[in-house]
Amino acid sequence: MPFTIATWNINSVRLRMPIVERLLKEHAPDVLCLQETKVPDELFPEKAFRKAGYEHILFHGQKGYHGVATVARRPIELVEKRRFCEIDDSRHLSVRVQAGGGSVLLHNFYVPAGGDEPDPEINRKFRHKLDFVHEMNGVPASQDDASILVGDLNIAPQEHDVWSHKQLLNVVSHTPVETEGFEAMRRAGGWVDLMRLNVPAEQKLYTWWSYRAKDWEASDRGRRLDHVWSSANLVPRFKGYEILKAARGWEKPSDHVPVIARFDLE
DNA sequence: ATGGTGGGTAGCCCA
Repeated sequence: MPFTIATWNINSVRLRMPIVERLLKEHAPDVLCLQETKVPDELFPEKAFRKAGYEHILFHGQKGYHGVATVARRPIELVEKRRFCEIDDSRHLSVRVQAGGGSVLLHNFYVPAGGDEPDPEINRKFRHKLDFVHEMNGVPASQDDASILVGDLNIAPQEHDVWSHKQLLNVVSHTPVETEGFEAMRRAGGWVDLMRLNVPAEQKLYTWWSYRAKDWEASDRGRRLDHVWSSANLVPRFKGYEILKAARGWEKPSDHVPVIARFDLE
């Protein structure tokens, strides 16, 4: 029995509860990490998760914006709700979960989108995004602990993580200052990009398709904004993953789709 | 070249 972790930017957990239930029923991940829950903690739909068999629920939410939650079928222990850039946004939650006879430290992140203008001098949201990613250098993969980091990191680091590298070089999410800072942070932290581990660099990978396309599937102008990383010591346990592209076509979809990673940890 | 579509929530913020 593999240990499975799903990550999904849900763009309002309350509005999306029907398709969250569908994911849990059809794929039954052991742990689900949600981003953009857009709900204060006191209004989090705990009952629906319990009813679906996910009785272990931790959240870091706020009213209207951002918000992350980690729910599980097995016990999870709160480690930290970290504050970044000295701003009280709800963008991080780490938990410890028992798996494979040991424990895994699991980070759930929602990195700032960064606004439209890719110039930190005139766009403070872009400045914030760069600063946030830089501050993630303070969240390294532990050398002697099994660590996993998932979430909507809002950056598509490689050429084939976007539908057109050339056309997106000046578009927030794929600018060189973002992708270089992102990859430097990932490597410095000792994190392995599991979604690219066994996939050729020239193969397109997307987890997000804009709401603004007339036909998201036909135009297929996607980006890989959602990520699954682990510490090097977990790589031998990594058994593959799935991008649930079909979820983009579900009723009232999120613009992101779930990614489910499997580990041989039982 | 531009604006396109969503969500939260009260007239705009944000993705």
